[in-house]
Amino acid sequence: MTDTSGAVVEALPDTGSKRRQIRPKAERRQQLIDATIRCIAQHGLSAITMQMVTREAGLSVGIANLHFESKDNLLKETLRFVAEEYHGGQIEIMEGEEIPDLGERLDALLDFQLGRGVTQRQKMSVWFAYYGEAGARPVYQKIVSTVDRLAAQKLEALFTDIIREGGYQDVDARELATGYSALIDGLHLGLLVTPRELSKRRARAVARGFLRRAFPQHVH
Amino acid sequence: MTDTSGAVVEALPDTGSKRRQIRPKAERRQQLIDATIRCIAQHGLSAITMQMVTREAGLSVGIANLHFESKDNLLKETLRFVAEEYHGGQIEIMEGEEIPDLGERLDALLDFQLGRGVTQRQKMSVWFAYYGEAGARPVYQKIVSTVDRLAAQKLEALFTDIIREGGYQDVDARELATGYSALIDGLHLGLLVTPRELSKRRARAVARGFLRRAFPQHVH
DNA sequence: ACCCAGAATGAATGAATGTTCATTCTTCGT
DNA sequence: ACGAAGAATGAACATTCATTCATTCTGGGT
Repeated sequence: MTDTSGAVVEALPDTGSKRRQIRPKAERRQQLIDATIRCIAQHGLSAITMQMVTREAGLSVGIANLHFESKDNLLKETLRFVAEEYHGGQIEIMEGEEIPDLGERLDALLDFQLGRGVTQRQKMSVWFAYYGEAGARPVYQKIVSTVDRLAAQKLEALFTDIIREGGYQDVDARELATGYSALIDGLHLGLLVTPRELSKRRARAVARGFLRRAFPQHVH
Repeated sequence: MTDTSGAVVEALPDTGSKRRQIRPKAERRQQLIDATIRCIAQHGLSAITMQMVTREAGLSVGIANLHFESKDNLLKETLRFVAEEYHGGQIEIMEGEEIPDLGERLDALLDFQLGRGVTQRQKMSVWFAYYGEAGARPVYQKIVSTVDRLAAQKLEALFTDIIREGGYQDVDARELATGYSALIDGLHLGLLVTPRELSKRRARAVARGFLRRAFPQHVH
């Protein structure tokens, strides 16, 4: 979606120097959000500093308060961006008309959720840093709930279709959707906190196992 | 295990006043850890302050550095306490000779993990606050990994027994154990961040559903 | 009754951080 | 070529926080 990789240096060489660059507001905002993501991943949400973020972005300290009105707001907007990126990607796949086969669509979803993009330590760190604070900060809770609810609905709909197609008995789409979401969250947590014990490969196997037991005709 | 409930006031009325009380080191340490847990739950790990904690404990600011050498250390010890309390409880149940029936032991485990004690917002908040910082702080990662590994081994052993007893085919104890742990973590997360969408009752149903599909003869 | 080891206190200190704003610099339209 | 709109800067300020330590107080042992 957006460039979140390294690069403290200016994108356009221009003179290659430290000459002051004027760019539109939207671009600077994204630049600062990207820098915030990298800083949170590296130093944690509780150690983050405006100096840190602006230095990482290669900009001056004043600029953060120019484009975001405060540190709190920058952090809030960063969460919103990460949440929407993650859930947006999921939803795109689940709605995906371009993958007619439901089993394949499940596979694509799983690949997205435990694949390269999302599973990058950077993104996971940010994700859980905010989760950790959500208990004490209603603002974060609200942002996450909002996107979460939509994704949950789409997942339930997909599962309902699969259940109908497979004629599975005694399974509740809602319960399965909740379980699958929780499982994925838990696996992300494992990948983040105990990467030694849980490899990405094994995380995928675990998630696929869950789906296989629920929808044996559709998975593997 | 230990009293983590409210009570800013002194436990022993004595004079009921603000008279200075001298207590053994171990007791003060626990008192401070309990206060830290309450503060993290209420204000979040990134907003926590030594003044906050000591006030919550009904003590002076200097005392925290007397019994723990620094704020960092207090936070570290608090995590250690919470981690050991949680995993200790789990392990006790899983080893539990007092519950010979394996299906019942599973039930007891589930009740502990999603029951009153653990699911209290307080404990969950603390738990995930630390998880959130674990990406950036190796110390936290190590504490959690250590207790986690032991619990994972016990769970795998329990599942192995159940698989043997039930003669289940095509199931891998290790994979199931990883999945179940992740599921429980994910459900805790859901209870914390989106309590509106996920009730404790439903979380239990979801977890039981997972176990039922894996071990149909043992659960429900 | 007295004493003192060490537990507890909290004002003081210095370092760190978020935010402001007067000033400088770019760019673009004319 | 020029001027104005507004983007960018960073030194300065006020605040907040962790940590220290000189001092006070307590309670058990003698």
